[in-house]
Amino acid sequence: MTDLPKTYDPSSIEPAIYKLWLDANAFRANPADPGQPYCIVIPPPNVTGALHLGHAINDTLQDILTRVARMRGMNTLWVPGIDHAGIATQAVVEKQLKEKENKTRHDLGREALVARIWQWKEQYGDRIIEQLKRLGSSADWSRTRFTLDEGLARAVRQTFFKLFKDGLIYKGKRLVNWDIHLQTSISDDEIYHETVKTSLWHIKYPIVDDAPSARGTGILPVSSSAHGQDARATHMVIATTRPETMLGDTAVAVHPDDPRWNWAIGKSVLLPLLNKKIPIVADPILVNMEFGSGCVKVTPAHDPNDYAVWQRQNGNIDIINILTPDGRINENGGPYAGLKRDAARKKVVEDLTAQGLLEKEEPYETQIGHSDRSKTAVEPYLSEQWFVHMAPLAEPALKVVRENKIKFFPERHAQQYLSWLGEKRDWPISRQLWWGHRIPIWTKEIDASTAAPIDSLQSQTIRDTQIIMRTVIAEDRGANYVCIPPGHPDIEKEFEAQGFIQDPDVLDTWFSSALWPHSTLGWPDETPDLKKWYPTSVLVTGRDIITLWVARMVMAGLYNMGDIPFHHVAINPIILDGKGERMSKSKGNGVDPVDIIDSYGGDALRFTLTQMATETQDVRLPVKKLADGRNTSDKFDAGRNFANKLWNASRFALANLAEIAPQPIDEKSWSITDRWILSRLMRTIQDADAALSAYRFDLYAKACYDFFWRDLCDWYIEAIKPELKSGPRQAQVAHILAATLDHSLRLLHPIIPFITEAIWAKLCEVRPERGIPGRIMACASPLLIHAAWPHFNDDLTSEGAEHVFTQLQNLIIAIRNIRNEYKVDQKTPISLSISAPGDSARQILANQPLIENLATCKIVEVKADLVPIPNSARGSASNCDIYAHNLANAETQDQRLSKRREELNKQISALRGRLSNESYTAKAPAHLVKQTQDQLAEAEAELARLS
RNA sequence: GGGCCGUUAGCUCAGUUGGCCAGAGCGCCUCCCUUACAAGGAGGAGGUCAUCCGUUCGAGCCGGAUACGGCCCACCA
Repeated sequence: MTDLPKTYDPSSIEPAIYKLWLDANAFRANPADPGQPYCIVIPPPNVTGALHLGHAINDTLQDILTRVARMRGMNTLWVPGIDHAGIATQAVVEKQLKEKENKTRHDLGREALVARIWQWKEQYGDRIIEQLKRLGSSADWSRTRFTLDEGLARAVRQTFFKLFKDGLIYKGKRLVNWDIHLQTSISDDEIYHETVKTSLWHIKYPIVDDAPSARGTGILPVSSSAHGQDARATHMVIATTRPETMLGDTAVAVHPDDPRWNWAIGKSVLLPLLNKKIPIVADPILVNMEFGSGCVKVTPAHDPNDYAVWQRQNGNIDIINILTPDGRINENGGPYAGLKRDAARKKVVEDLTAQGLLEKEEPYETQIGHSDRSKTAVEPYLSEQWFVHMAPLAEPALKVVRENKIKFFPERHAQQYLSWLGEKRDWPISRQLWWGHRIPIWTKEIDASTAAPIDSLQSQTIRDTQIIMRTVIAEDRGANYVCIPPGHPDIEKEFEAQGFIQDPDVLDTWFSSALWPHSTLGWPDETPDLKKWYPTSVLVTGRDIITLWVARMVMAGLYNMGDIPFHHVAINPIILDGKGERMSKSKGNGVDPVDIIDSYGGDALRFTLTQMATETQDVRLPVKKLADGRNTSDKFDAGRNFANKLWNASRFALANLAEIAPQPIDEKSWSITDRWILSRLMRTIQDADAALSAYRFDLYAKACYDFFWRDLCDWYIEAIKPELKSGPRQAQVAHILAATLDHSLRLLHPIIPFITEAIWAKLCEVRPERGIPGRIMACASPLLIHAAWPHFNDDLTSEGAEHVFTQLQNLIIAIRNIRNEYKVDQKTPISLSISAPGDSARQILANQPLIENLATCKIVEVKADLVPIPNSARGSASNCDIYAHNLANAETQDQRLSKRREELNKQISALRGRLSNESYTAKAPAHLVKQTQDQLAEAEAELARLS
C-alpha cells in the first residue's frame, strides 16, 4: 500500500474527516427517526475561558457515549452549548474596560456594557465551539444553545414565575457575601478561603454602669485584680482581627456560665471611638469560654455569627451597617465615614493606641473568604436579596437519588449530593450584575407607616394572562411585588406606567444552568425534542459541581417537568499535574488541549484521556515545559503510538487484502489460531460492553488496546504472515484478518474517531464484503460513524482454542527466551527436541509451522519420554521440556537451571505447606484443593526432570 | 471540627464477589533499523501492595487503629 504514508500524520487527516461527518449531517438528530432515544446535554463550558484538559476529558467521554449509542442504532442526540457565566464574564469585560479605556461599568451604563459583553461572547463562544470540534465532538451543532439565549430566557422566566406563584421565592434581608470589587453578592460556592497573615488586636472596652443612657456615665470603681466576683474588672478586652468593624458593634457577648463575666450581663460597655453605650449580652453559642478573654464583640451587620446572635436576641440589640457597597465606611461610622476599609482599620488602630485602649497587637493567621471572580476578600454585608425556599424542592430531589432512580457512577458520589441537599439551605439567587437574566419582578414601594403588617400572595388575570402580586408590609418597609410571566411586554409596560420598577438585579448563573436539560430541548414548549429525549440518558461531569449544578438540575427538572433530568450521573476524574496540584493559569501548569492536538493529534489526546478515566477522584498528569513555553506531557505518547500502530497494521492488512481475491468461507479449514483470534474478539466485545455500561472508560480502552496490539498485531498477524503470502489458506486468513480489522475499527471508533474513519474508507474500498455470514456482520455503512456496533456472538468463543493457543504462546516465549539468553542471532534458527506428554505433543505437531515461524526454530522431534539431550540448552513451558541443540554453555546453563530449581523449590514448599494444613483441606473448596495438588505434582515432576 | 478519597514497580495507574507465581503503559537493561510499524520487534530486571492489629484455611481486597497526601463542607472572635 504505497499511497499511505509510513507514519500516521493526524494533521493531514483529522480536518478532512471532520468535514466528512459534517457534510453527511452525521451529528444531526431528528426526533422522528426510529430508535430508542439517547441523549446527553453537555455541561456548558463558561464562555470566559478557553477549554482546558478538564473539559477535554469530560467532552471526550461524552463523545464516546454518543458515538457508541449512535452505532447501537439509538436515536442519539448530544446537545452542545455554552454558559454565560454571569459574574466571571462581566468581571473579565469590566477588567478589559478598565485596562484599555480606564472606564468603569457606570461610565458606560447598563445597556452599553451588556452590548460589549455580547460582542465579547460572540468572539470567545466561537472559539470554544472550534475547540470542541477539533476534539472530534459529534454534537448536534444545529442545536447549540447559550444559557442567555432567547429560549433560555423564556424558560428562566417561566420557572421564576412558577416559583413565585408557589410562594417559593421571597425577598429577605440577609447577610450575604459581598464582593466589593464587583459590587455584587456571591454565593457561598463562589468563595474560596485563603490563609492570610494579619494581627489579632486586643481592644479595651470600658464597662459602664447600667444607668440610663443619654451620656456615657461613670466608670465603675474597681479593684485592680481581674479575678473573682469581688474583684470586678473596669473593662473588657476584646480580641478581633477586624478592628474597623467595631464601628458597627451593637453588643458585647459573654458566656452565661462564665464566672469571670456573667455578673456583667445586662450592664453595658462604652464603645470606644464612637463613645456609644452598647449592652453586654449572654450568648452560649457564640462565646467559647476557653478562648481568649471570654468576651466577644458583636457586629451583626458584618459577621455571620454575630448576625445569628442578633437573630437570637430578638430585636434587643441593634444591627448597624457601616459599609457602602464599594467598601467604604458609611455615615454610621462617624468620623471614619468615607474611608476605605483598609484605611479605616489603620485609623481605628491609631486612634485606639492614642487613647490607650489598645492592649496589644499580636501576629495572627486566619482564613479569609475571597471571591472566586475578583480575587478580593469578601465582606459579609447586609442587603436585600431574593431567595429560593429550598426545602420543598430538595425533598423530591433527595428521594429520587435515595430510591436509585438517578444513579451515580461511581456510586460513592451520591453521598455528597445527599448531604448537601439535606441541609436545604435557602438559595440566594439575586446578583447585583448586569450580565444575566434580569429578575422578572416589578416593585412599587408602599408607605409602611400607614398600613398594618401583611404578607399576601394574590393571583390576578389581565387579558387572560395570570400574574402574581405579593404585598409585603413590615415594620420598616412595604412593597407590592408583581411577577409577570414571559412574553407580555404590554403588561410590563402597564405596570411601569403605574410606577412599578423592574428589579435591577440579575439571577445567579446557576439558575439558568439548572434548567439546562429540559430548556435545551425546548421547554417551556412541548417540542418533539423534549418528548423524545427527556429525561436524558446520562450526565457526565466533574465532582466539583455535584452540588452547584447536578443537585439544582434535579430539583428544577422535577419541579418543571415532573421527572428526573437524567438517569445516570457519571463523574469523571479531575486532572492534576504531576505534583498533584490542580491545573491553573496562575500556577502555569495547565496543558492546553489544542497544543496537544497540534503536536499529537486529536485521537492521541482522546485515547490517553480515555485511559485516564478511571474511578479515582483525581489523576495525575506529569507536565513538561517545551522550549517555546507551552506545556505538554509525555503521557500523550501512548495515544500517539497506538494510533501509529493502528495505522501501520492497517496498511499491512490493506496491502494484503488488495492482493487476495475473496473466496467462499470455509470454516472447516480454520486453524486453532483463527479460532483463537475470533474468540478473543468476542471476549473483547463483551469486555467493552461491560466497561461501557459501568462507565469504566479506562477498561473499555484497555480491552480494545490489548486486543488490537497484543492479540491481533503481536500474534495473529505475525502468525498468518506466511499463509497470507501463498498457500491454500490464503483466502481464509484474509477473511479473518478483514473481519477482525473491521471489528477493531468499530470498537475503537468512539475513542479515536478520526483515524478509524480514515482507515474504514480504505477498507471499504479494498474489501467491501468482509463479514462472515451468520457469524460476523458485514459492512453496511460507507461511514464508520454510522456503522453498527459489534455484536457478541457466543458461537465464536472457544475456551478450547484459547487454552491451546495460550499453551503454544508459552512454548514460543520459552523458546525465544532460550534464544535470547544464549545470544543466538535473530535470523539463525535453532533446532529443538521437545519432551511433551501425549495431548501437548499432538498440539505441538499440529502447529509445528506456527511455532517454527514465530520462534525461529526447527523442531526435530517431539515425544513423551525423551531422554535428556546432552550438550543442549534446556528450557520449559508448563509440561514441556525444551532441548535446544548445540547451544551448551556450561555457565549460562548452570545459572538458568539453578535459578529454575530455586523457584520450583520455593513453590513446592509453599504448596506442601498449604496442603499439610488440615483446615485448608477441610474448609477450602474442593476444586482449589485439587488444583493445589495438581500444581504440586507438576512442580515436583519438573524438578525431578531437572535433576 | 464533619465528610469523602487516595497510599500497589523509578513514574502514571489497573487489580471486578477474598483463592494459581500481584498486572499494564512509560522509564530501565540486553539484542534487533527482519520485506506494516524504531512512535517498532524479541527477551529481561524491578514490588515485605503506607504501618500496625484483627477476621479467615487463605487478605492488595473485609473490619479497626495510626501515619502521610488530596478534595469537599463548616469555620473560633
